Amino acid sequence: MEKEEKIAIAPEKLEKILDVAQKRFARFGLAKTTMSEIADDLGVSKASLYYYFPDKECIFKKVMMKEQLDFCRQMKKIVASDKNIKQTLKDYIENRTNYFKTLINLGHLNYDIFHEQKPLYASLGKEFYEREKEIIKTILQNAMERNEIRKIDIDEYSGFFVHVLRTLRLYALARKELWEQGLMNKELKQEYIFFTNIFLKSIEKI
Amino acid sequence: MEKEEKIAIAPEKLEKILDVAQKRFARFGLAKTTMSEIADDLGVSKASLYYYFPDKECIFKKVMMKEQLDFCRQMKKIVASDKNIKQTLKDYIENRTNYFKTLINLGHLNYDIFHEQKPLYASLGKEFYEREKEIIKTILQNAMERNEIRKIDIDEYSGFFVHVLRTLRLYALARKELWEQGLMNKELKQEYIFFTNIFLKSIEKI
DNA sequence: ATTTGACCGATTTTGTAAAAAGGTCAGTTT
DNA sequence: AAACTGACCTTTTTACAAAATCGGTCAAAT
Repeated sequence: MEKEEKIAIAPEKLEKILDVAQKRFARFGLAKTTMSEIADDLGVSKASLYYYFPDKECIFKKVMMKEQLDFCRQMKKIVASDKNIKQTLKDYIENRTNYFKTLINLGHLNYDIFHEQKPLYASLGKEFYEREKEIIKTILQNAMERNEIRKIDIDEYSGFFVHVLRTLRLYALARKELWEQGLMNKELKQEYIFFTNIFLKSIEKI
Repeated sequence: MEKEEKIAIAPEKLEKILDVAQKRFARFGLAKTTMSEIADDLGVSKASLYYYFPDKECIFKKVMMKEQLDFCRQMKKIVASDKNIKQTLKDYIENRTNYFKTLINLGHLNYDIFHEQKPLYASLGKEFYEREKEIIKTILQNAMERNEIRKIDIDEYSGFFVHVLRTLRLYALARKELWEQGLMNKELKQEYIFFTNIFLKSIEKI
């Protein structure tokens, strides 16, 4: 059974809380963000937060879910645009890098998994991986039905595609020289494009 | 100018020192290995080590260089075996995973780069990357001369191939559950094979 | 139903003294 | 002279306790 809010909560109030928390988490991470700070930002007492949420992790989880949903909604638009697979994947990786700039917590998830081996991070990471994999799966499924690509194990290929995107991003995140100079996203995007081209070539109709 | 030994040193003595240091570094890493321990293992005083080496990093560097050379010598054998590119790359990734089990320091280099951002690690990592890239370059060059693959930018492709191998390995190293159970190498090898197949398909003659 | 200040146990932070580290050198051994 | 060492110096790491802070609870107030 998942942890949820303790009681019913007005949507606009929930949104305000998650909004404030999102900014704090983005800047300082889960560990270095305190409940008092979130409460202060909202202009309420810490105890009030515990009236709505059972613990800090629950708020963090909700923030992450929100970012995940935002991300997936955006990406599903690309799938729905119904272009050929080459253009769809290009659009996908273009938007993926751009959107991670906004959704900082989601973008740093892999990095957090790596540096602190909290089960919470691991489970969030795994869930996000599965979601993204499903989207890529749809893209490949569509392409296969249209005879744009050869017959492949879609589950295997989509899983590997997402996996490589993640590993490339993790590695790029580590090179702080690039990260601080803002060059990271540019380099990472090039790597994405290169990999996508290889990937496409390997599944294209012979 | 590179730091070297202070004075000429008998080869068998140098080898013994590096041998002892290699074992310590492999078990405890650079930071948690002390000069006194290395000296004790050798049955000499700490000051004796400083008679031959200017500092600890220099010993570590030499150990890493030795492992790099061992690795490259082994891998170059595969290139020299002169099989078709498909078999050569398969042999390469097979031996790569296996050989990292022996050369523990080299195998953990990427991991160390990630967790401590020491310039020493970064430079060692970059050098190793360049070396490995050169080997893959040779493989691709041979294949192209034999008309086994289509015309590609060999420098770009070999660089990316090595880059992906590294990122996949880094990620696998992080999942300690697998690492501790010894399943890591098995899973990683599968990822390598999958990627190599994609890679090969993308450069094969049409 | 909602909010809060006071409060609790556990964790983190901080300050610091002792220990151990890297590294040097005058001098001894071979 | 080349090889080696114990004593020594400076910096870093460790160990540990006091203080502060944090996550979380609850009776009382609104």
